[in-house]
Amino acid sequence: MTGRVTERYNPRVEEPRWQKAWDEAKTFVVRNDDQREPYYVLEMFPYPSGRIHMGHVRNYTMGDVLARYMRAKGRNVLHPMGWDAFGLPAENAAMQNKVHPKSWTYANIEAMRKQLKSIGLGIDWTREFATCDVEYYSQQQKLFIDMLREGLVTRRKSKVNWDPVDMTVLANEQVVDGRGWRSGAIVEQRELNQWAFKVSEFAEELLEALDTLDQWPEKVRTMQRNWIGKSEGLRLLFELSAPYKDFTSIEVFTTRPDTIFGASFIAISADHPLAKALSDQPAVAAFIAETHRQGTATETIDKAEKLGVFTGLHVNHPVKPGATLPVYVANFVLMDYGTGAIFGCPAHDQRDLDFARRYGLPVIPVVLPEGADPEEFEVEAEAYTGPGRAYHSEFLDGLDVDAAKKKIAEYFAQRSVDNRPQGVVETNYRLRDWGVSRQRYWGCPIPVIHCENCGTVPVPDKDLPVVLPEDVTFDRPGNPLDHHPTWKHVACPKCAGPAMRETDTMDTFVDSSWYFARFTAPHADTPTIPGVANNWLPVDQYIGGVEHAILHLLYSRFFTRAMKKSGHLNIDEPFKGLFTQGMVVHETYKDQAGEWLSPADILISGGDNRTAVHAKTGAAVEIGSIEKMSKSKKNVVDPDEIVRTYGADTARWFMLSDSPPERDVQWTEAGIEGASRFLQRVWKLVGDAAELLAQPAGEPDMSDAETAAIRRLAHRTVANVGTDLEGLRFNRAVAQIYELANGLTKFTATTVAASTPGRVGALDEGVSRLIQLVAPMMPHLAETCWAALGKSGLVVDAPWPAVDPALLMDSSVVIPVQVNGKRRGEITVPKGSANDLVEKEALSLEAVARMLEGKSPKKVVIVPDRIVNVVV
RNA sequence: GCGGGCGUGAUGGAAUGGUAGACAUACGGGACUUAAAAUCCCGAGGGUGUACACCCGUGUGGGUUCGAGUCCCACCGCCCGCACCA
Repeated sequence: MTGRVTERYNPRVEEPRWQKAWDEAKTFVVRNDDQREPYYVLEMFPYPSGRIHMGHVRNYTMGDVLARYMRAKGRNVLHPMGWDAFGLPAENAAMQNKVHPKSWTYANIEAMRKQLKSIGLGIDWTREFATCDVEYYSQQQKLFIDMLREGLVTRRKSKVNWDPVDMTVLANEQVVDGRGWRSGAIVEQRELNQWAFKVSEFAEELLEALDTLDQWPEKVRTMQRNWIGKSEGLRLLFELSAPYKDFTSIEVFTTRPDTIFGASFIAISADHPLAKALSDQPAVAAFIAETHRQGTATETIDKAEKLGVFTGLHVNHPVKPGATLPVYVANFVLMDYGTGAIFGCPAHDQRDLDFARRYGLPVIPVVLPEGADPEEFEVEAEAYTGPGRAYHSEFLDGLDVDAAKKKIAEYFAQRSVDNRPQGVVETNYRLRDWGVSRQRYWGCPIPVIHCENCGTVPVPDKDLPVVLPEDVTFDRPGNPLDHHPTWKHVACPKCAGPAMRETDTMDTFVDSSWYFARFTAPHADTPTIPGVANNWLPVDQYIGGVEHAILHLLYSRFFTRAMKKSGHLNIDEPFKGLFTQGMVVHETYKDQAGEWLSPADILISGGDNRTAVHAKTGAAVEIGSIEKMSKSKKNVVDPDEIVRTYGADTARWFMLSDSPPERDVQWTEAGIEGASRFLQRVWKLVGDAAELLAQPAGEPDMSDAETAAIRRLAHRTVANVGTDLEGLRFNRAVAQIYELANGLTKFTATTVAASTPGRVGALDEGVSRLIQLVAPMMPHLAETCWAALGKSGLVVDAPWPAVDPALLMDSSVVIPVQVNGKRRGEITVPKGSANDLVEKEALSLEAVARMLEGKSPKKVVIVPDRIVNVVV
């Protein structure tokens, strides 16, 4: 259908039409046995809250552009979608609205799938699943049992973070500033029987492999490194001067054994067994109680003072015979790191110094900074933690910190206390095992049965899956599974005696720790088909929010290793490339009463001094700060509304323009209008071009300057947009496309004025390339344009256009000429001109001659084809 | 406190150590129109000047270099993450 296109492009008609066409052609259905090189692009799957938001649009558009581009480049592209569908909100909805979590969740999925489809994502929907599908979580139960068999899961009584509002356990990663990450309630400590994945067994591996993830943001790798928190040091025994109850020694962990000669006290945690034993002393008991109260109530830890209480006990100084050190219970020593006890060296640790100053303990410097005078050097208010040489340290004197650490470790290894070596070199990690038991209904049941005779028994394969019962009630707090009258009562698989099902379900982070692998064979009756999974994985490009930098990504990295160990995968890292995209932000608005107002309710006027009024009342509105879109601040823009008004392509284009993808993008009315204008401009350009293309086309005539220029521009743009898309630099790709569109618009006008077959040929080439470049980002518009240009097939199936390298190079170059580093003019010379010719040309410039004032230049720097710098 | 990142026109932002401000938005002027919208064309970092042109300019101050937004040092400011981790 070539010919005059006069009407405005109408996305409401075109978008559903092309979505249907792709659907019917099964365009995005991908086969595992396809022989082309695989490419796996994945965006973090959504929680089915009920509606998509602009953040989703941005996230999934980015992935879609990459997927469509890679497809055009000839790769077999896997681009699936699923639902992270278990979790508390469904239970909360059940309690508030008397609706079953299952029907609530699946209704939400239904609604959101429709929304996602409306933005034209090239998804293989045949692979869709929700983590709450029995088909999915039953495989997860198999994984759990396999991991149990491999010794990667344990059950132990442990101190847990208890969220008193959500009535469930939280992982350390889910406690933020002492509060539950969802409820915001202050977290309590409780002792419970817990299932835990042994993440810490992989601590070293997880740390070291970070170095191989060179396509991850440095920021995320650093965060994970810090979270794993490796520190190398010494476990050191201090002998009590006199035994106390069962205690004869105190074991500490230190990374600075080289400062042992500067030790002036021992401090133990309020949770240390010795502290508990000492709590028959009223002062100690009171202090422990106070510390516990502070521990959870204080949010600003750095303001908390270093406090302690003397226990009356002393230890023998390990390197100063006859000397002793006092033992304190102190509030700044943590039980769950190291051994729960430290030795204090105030001169070289700030916390120890604060503590020593408060309690009048000695401050003995034992590390001398380079160049400092040993007679003069003193520690006043600040501890010295830098490098230097040991002094006041007898046999360590003169050694640097590292050498002193080594020597003192050897020294303590030779000595013994309590019939064991006094010092043992040890590596400590901050990373803990991952407690996954949750006392909730809407999660994957842990497939284990508790029998009084046989202990914990895994559910046998033939009895899997353990399916969630549907007849549960939510009328009282706690775990509905536990309240269910019959579900938990079963016969022991081993002895057939009466037994109880585990009623805890798994943390929902388990569900998202392996879904990327499941997408490779989503309906297999094993968790994965290893051959298939190994072919697709690792995910080539994973895209999502940085808020998952630790939790989800670390757990997935652990799971990948666990699945390798249990034979479900044979790769080490799940995500080869990681991209963390920025948020979608929007201005906020408040009325005079201080109430938040939605952008839809206000009118904005003025250019530089923008003012806002209420759309209905006309009352003045205050324009506030730019914030992440959130319901509470009402600064949200509904994707449905945008798709209805402007179409999906416009929304997609705007999300990709302007802001670099890793940064926040500000949603503005002007921005979406601008995107919409460009879409119509492309449509108009195609209409004008299509009319010209009805005339006979010929070989482009490169001797025509304008023809040559437009062809160069088109080929250069194809090359640049390709590299930009591969690097996810969408904003740059957009800018390049604007330039090509601007160039083609002008060229079309001149071709209308003076049409030749050669120009028509060049126009055809340029416009069809433009449409192909636009296609990954505005796929619907591109299809309509492709058809209007009379091209056959769908543009989505057209291979990425080839670039003629000869057209990337100009025959002549414009070289700027600087004098003393300041640009004074430019010369145009044939590409690759010899330096002496370039120098002659440059020096003959009038501006250069004027600066030289008749003198000859000191030096002329010539970078071939780039720049000339004349030094006077 | 520790770690990471960032600072460029009115705004979002471009710029392998090589013409700073591409591209877009907002703005101003013009064309078209009875008018408006839409569309198209032109202008635009600051300053001096009639013009050719010149001076200043990427948070601040130094340095390396023929040449620095980019590299190095120090400082200021903002953002993010972790945080009594011994």
